[in-house]
Amino acid sequence: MASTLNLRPVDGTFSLGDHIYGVLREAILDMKVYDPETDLRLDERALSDALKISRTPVREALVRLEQDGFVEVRARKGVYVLRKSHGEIMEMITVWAALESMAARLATERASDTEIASLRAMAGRFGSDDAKAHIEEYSEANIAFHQRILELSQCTMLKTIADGLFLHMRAVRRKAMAEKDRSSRSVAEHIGIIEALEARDADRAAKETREHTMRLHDHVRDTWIDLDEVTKKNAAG
Amino acid sequence: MASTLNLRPVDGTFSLGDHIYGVLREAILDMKVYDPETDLRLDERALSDALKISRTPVREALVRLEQDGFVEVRARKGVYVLRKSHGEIMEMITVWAALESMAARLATERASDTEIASLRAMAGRFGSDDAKAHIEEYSEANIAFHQRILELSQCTMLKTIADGLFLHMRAVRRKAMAEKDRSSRSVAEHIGIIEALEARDADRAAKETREHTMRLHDHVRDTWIDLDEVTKKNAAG
DNA sequence: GACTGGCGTATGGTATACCACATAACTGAG
DNA sequence: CTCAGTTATGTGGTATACCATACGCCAGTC
Repeated sequence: MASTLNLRPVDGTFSLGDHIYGVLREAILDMKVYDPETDLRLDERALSDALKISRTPVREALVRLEQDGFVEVRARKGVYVLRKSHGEIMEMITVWAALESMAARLATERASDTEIASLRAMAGRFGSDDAKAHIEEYSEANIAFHQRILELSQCTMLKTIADGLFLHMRAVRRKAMAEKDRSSRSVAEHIGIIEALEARDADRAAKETREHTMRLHDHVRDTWIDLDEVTKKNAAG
Repeated sequence: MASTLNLRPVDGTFSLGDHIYGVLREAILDMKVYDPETDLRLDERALSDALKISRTPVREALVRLEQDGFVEVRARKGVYVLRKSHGEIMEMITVWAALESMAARLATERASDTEIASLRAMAGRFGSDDAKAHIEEYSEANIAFHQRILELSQCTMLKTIADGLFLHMRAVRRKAMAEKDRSSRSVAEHIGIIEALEARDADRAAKETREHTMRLHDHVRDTWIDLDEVTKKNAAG
């Protein structure tokens, strides 16, 4: 027809279920999950009513969220947003370390000099003083740095799994990253990782990356305010 | 009523959806997915009819299977069992190597001498000759060995994710493990891993484990008969 | 004979009604 | 007042009907 009429390829994959999944996940991630006063219960009918749709797509989204580990569906009891226990958070960080360590190793073989150089730009954006001043901003840049390493591995699955973990850690970060002296040390360690990558030293890059993340692991382990009791209390109800 | 009638404590978590999920997953794993003549299409209504249930629990199972990466649901087209591409298989093995390498590292700190000794029993069950004779049996023992290492890490998430990968690799193994000379070398490498664990040498255990799995990676990379073309052809239809 | 357009059919997506069980609220006997 | 038994209500689970789109089929046209 009219050659001037070139339109959208039409997103044929759209569905309410997909949309609600994203909406609900964001909503859950924005919840103050670790606030003892937060009501962790979700109501299928209330949700479908609020969203002006039927229960079916809502339930589809909930099934997916359950598999992602965000909620728990208890038959004829209710749907509950899950808190991560201390142990689960430790394990998530451990897996993250495993994945990113491998990613760094692969990056030494697969990433271009230009790409590695871009990492330096990301890490250097904040001096230690700036980091102290803008914790939240630093936290974002920090995550971006780690995600970039995952990307440079050119292994999609490594990054995909890690991204899932990062989502779960979003709420955790607010608590754990609030320490001031960690950020400056973190920046220094990032530089170390970059130097290993630049040297194309696979073993060293893997080691530095792993130890960097495992230091966060140990830090959280030592400073985490245990909410397991609260979790149990709520789970029992 | 009749005191002779004491039955199941009633699994309160039972649901058709859960059950169908397991049934369908097993059925998919038993399919000859890589046989070009296999019909990869699933029919919601045919399934629900065959299982004598409604579409609802079937759809719930399909949603979960889609998130697991076993099937793809295309709106108003159909549900299709997915073939793993060459690249995806490479990535799965890479992630596996990353996870198990970390698991071996943790095992050097967390596993008891007795537990590590049990590994030696598992690995020694088959001499190299036996291995050649009973490929299938060896393959099972091989997987069990690797799963045991994951367990000894005492990191549930490492094992959970790895188990998911193993499921996807089940069909692949039939093709890749059919090489004879691999099994004897594999047994030798297992011994090497065990010795590193016994020596409580974290770095060495991690390295041996990673390199062992990455050798499978390289082997599959070099010998895999590429079915990507077939996959594309089917995906287009 | 090739092509266009309508129409029927198949499919996944959604809405809705109903079910079984869990739990709270209520009732009435003691 | 206490507590067993009953009823009412809320929840997720399931069944079913209907919808919109994708796609093949076929008649009709040129």
